[in-house]
Amino acid sequence: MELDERKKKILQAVIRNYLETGEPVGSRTISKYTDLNLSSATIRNEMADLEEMGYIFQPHTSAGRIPSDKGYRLYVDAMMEEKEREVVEMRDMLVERQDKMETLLKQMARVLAQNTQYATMISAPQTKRSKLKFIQLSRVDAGQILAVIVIQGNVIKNNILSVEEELDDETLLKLNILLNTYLNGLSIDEINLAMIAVMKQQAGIHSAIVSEVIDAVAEAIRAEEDLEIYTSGTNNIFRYPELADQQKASELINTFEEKQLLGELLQEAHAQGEETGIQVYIGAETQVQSMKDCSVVTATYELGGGMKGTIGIVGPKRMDYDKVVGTLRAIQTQLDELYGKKG
Amino acid sequence: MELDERKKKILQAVIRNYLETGEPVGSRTISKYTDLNLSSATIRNEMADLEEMGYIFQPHTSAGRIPSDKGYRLYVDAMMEEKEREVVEMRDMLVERQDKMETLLKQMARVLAQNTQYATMISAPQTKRSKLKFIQLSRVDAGQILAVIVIQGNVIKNNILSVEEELDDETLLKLNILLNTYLNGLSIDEINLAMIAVMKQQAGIHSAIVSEVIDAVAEAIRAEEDLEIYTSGTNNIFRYPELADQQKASELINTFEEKQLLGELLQEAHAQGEETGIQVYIGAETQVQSMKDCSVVTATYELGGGMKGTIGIVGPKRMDYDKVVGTLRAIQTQLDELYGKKG
DNA sequence: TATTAGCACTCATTTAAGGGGAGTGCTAAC
DNA sequence: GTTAGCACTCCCCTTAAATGAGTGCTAATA
Repeated sequence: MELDERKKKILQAVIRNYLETGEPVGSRTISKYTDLNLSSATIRNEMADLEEMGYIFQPHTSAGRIPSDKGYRLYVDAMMEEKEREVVEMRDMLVERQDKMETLLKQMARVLAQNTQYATMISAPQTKRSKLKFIQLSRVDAGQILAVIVIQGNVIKNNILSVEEELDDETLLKLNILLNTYLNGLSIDEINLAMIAVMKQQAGIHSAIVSEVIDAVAEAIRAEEDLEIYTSGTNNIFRYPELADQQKASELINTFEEKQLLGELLQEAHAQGEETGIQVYIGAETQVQSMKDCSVVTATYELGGGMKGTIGIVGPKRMDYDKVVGTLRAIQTQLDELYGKKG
Repeated sequence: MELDERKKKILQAVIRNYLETGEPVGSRTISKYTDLNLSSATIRNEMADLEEMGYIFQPHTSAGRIPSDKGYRLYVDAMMEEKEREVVEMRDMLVERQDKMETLLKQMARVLAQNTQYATMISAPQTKRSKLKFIQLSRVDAGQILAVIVIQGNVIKNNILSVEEELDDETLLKLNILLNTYLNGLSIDEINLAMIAVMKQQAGIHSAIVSEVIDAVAEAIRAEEDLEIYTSGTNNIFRYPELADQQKASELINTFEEKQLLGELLQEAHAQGEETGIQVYIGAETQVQSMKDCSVVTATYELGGGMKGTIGIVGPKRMDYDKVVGTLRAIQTQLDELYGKKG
C-alpha cells in the first residue's frame, strides 16, 4: 500500500493530537481537527489503512488510535517542524565562563528540566582527547604528596599519594620539572611506556616515585572515565500518567539515581551521534529496560579542546519532539559560540 | 488518667504490630500477640483509654488502631529496644582509609539504603572548624594561577584565579611561603583582618595578589559551606504504600533531588543532636512539608579534626526505629574507631 | 470510484447495589 | 476487674447495569 499525501496528513494529525492530549484519538476528532474536509467515515477508512501499515494501533477494540514506535519514528524523521525556541535564560546562564564545570553542568540540567518539563541528564565532558596542561607535586605532610593534575579546559584532578621515603624540596622541584617537561601538552593517549621508562631513568633513585605519580595520573583518568552524570527534573515523570504508575516510576527513578545505565546510554549516543549530534530514541530503541515506555533525545556538545559530553532528555513517547530538538539545537549552537572555538 | 504498665504493654504491642504490617491493628490481634492473657474485650477497653489519651487513633469507625505521632514519640523515647545489628559489610567498606571522601560518603549512603530499605542522605563534613593544612599557588597559564587549598582530613579545594600582572617563579615561591607561614594550621575562623593586613604589607607590590588569594580562600570556604549532600535509595519510598501515591512520591522525590531542604534539615539535626548525636523526627516534627508523613532519623558523625557531618534516614512513620537507630549507632561507633581520634 | 451517512457492535469506564468481614462499643454475667 | 456475646458500623470487594466514545461495515450518493 502507498503512503500518499493524505495518509501522511492524517497520521501527522493523529500524532500531533496524541502528543497534546495523551488520549487515543478518534476519527471524528481528526475530521474536525484537520483542514482536509473529510467526514469521520473517510478518516476511519484511512486510519484502518494506517493501522494495517503499522503506523498506529488501537489500545483496545473500539478505542481511538495511538501512534506506534514506527509512527513516531516516521514523524521524527520526516514530519517534524522544529520550533525555534526562546533560550534566553540559558544564554544568560552560559554567558559567564565558569571555572567550575560542575556548577555549569548542574545548572544546565536544572534549567533544561524546568524548560522542557522532562527529566534531563548531562554527562561531564570526557577528557580522553584532552591535553595535559600542568602537573604539580607538593608535600602536604610527612609521607603525603599531593599531585594536582590540570587538563585543558581547567578540569582539575587531585590525588594524595603516600610515599615511604622522605623527599626534600629540591627533589620535589626536580620531579616537577621532569614530569612537566615530558608530559605537558600531551593527550592522555599519547603517554606511552617508552616515555615512562625514560622518565624513570632520569629520576634515578626516585624512579619509584615516578611510577607512583604515573599510577596516580592513570588513576585520575580512570576516575574521570567512570563519568560523572548530573540529572534534574526526575520528578517530572509524574506529569505523564503513562509513566507515573508505581512500578514504572520506581524503576525509572532508580535508573536516574544509580546513573550507571544512563552513562551507558549517553556514551552510546555520543558514539552514534556523529553527524548532527542529535539523536532520538523511541521506546525500546534505548536498550534500557526501564525506559521502554519513554523516548530519549540526546545531543552531544563540545567545549573545545576535544572535550565532548552528551545531554539527554527523557520523557514519555508522546514528548514534544519539536520543542526538545529545537531547544537542544539552540543549546548546541550557543555552547559552540561561547566555548567551541576558543578551547 | 494514668498510663500504667499494662497500658504501656498494649501500646507497645499495637505499635510493634503496626510497624510490621502497616495495617490498623485490632483488639483480637493484641489479645493473642501479647503474653498478657487478656481477652479482646479487655484490650478493647484499654485501647479506648489509649485513644482518649491520644496515643492511638482509628482511621475510621470500626477499624483497628494506628499509632499517633504522640504514640510513636513515646515509643521512640521510652519503649524501644535497640537491636544490635550486623553491620559487617559496612565495617569492610569503611576499613580502608579513603583519600576521596566523596567516594566514601556515596558508598555509605548506598549501603545504608540497601541495608535499611529506606531513603538515605549524608551531608559531607563541614570544614568550618577544620584547620588549613596547605596552600599552593602555581602558574598554569599566562594570566592564570591555580590555587590549591588543602584542609585537614585531605579535603581539597581548587580555584583558578585570573591575574593581570605576570608573576615569575620566584615571586610565586615567595608568595607560597608567605601564605603558608601565616595561614598554615589555622582554622578558618582564626583568619582575621589584621593578619591579612600584615601579609599584604609583606607582599609589597604584589599585595593585590594576596587579596585575590584570600578572596579565593574565602570563596572556597563558601563553596564548601553550601554543603554537598549525597542521597541513595530514594526509590525505596515506593515500598511503603502510605508514601507511594503520586502526589506524595513526586514531592518527596523532588525534595531528594533538589537537596536544598535536606541540607537545612540535616543542619538543624546537626545543631540539635549534641548529646548522643542521634535524633528522631516524627511526622510534622521535621518542618519539611513533603515529609509530613515520614519519619527521619539522623546521626551526626565525626571524622576527626573537627569535621562533622550528618547522616539521615527517611522512611514511613512506621519505620523500624529499633533497627535504624541501632544501625546508625553502630556506624557512629565504627567511624569513631576508624577516624575519630587520629584526625 | 471516492465519499459519506447510518447503524449495529465492542469495550473501557463509571455508577450503584449488595455481601462479607474485620473490628468496635456496650451490656450483662462471672 | 474481666469476659462473653451481640448489635452495629463502615471499609472494601464483587457483580451488574448504564454510559459513551469509537469502530467496521453497508448502502446510498455525487
